[in-house]
Amino acid sequence: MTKPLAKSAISQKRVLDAAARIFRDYGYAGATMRVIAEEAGLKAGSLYYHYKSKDELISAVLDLGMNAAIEAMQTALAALPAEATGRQRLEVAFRTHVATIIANGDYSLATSRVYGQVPEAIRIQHQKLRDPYGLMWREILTTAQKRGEFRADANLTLARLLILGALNWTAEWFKPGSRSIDDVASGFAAIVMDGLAVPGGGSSG
Amino acid sequence: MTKPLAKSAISQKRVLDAAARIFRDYGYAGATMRVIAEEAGLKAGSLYYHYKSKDELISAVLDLGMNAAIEAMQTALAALPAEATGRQRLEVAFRTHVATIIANGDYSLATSRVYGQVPEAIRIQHQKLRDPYGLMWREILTTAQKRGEFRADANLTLARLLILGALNWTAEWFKPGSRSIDDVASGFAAIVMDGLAVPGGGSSG
DNA sequence: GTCTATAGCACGATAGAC
DNA sequence: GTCTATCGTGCTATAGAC
Repeated sequence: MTKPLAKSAISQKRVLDAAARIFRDYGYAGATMRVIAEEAGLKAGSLYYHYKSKDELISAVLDLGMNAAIEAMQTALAALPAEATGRQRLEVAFRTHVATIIANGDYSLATSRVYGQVPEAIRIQHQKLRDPYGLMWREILTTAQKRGEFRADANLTLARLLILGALNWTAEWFKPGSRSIDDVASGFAAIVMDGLAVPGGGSSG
Repeated sequence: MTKPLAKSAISQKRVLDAAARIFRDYGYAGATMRVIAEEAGLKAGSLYYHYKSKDELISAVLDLGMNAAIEAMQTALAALPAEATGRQRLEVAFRTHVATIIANGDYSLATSRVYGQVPEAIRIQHQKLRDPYGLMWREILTTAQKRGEFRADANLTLARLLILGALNWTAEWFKPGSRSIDDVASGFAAIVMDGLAVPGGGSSG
């Protein structure tokens, strides 16, 4: 659903990309308008033509990453056949989440690093975007459990927190080249679905 | 192994605790010496009696959290009987890691949030402490696999990254009161060991 | 749409009194 | 061991030329 940018929006996107990289590396307070401008090939005063304050700029960075994740996940899940199993849906969700995080790596890392440090009003506003994303994950897990594909006694809230913690951290360590995104996603899915232990190899309580 | 502090070290610890909270909330650059001093009940100039620069202060915050984790893990693993299974060792490691993270919550959150933003020299120095901690986890996993307790085809590097990502994120969402630390640790361990899926319920490739 | 220049303020760190 | 006072620097944001 990415549509071509109007000419007037191109330099705005260049400013946003630069801001994501600088916020990622220096944090919210440490990222200065001068350095962001330099990264975008501009002078500091010129930034204020595109964004009227530093807070508006960080808000835009936070929202872009989250919106990309929501959109990619909706598209990927909608493309699945109706008869897809819970395992298949979870695998697609893993793959889509990791792929989005890596594709928007500057934004993902900027978000996870500065989220706890931005002014509270900005964080509250951004949280409204996050909540529906968490609900999509919750829905995948509960549906699979209701269908009898997942253990009836599995704690799905803990499962969701484990999954999102593990997946979001990939932004910090994944380096393209050695392992592919699909390898990571399916390796993670295998562990979360089937576990590390040899089946039937001991007591599980 | 926590020994009583010398009188002269008490105010130093008070400064360090204050710094952890302020770095956690405002990031590396956003945490000012004036605000840290106020949190510690001092004036800005007085901080420099205890730490000779802001960089020395953030280094101390980073190192304290990591050293606490290493020490707690060594103690917990050493207390296990020699015949402990891989499952038991992994459960103890989960519980110890989460407990340490929550007990030192200010330091844990400060570390995970500012780590990517401190000057490179500080990060490189601190990384030397982190590496042996990762090795302890690697050892637990590979031993269990060699003994035949874990699947022979499990990717243990991915397993370690999944586990540490999930466990470290607990610092962001865990709130004492509703769920206990042990519930979280054993719930996570159950998923990682046995998986979410009903055993024998479908193809796993 | 980008520039230069600068107002007004806060920063890290130091000096020296007590 | 903590204070006050201050130096030199760098910050966000604005004004107005081009």
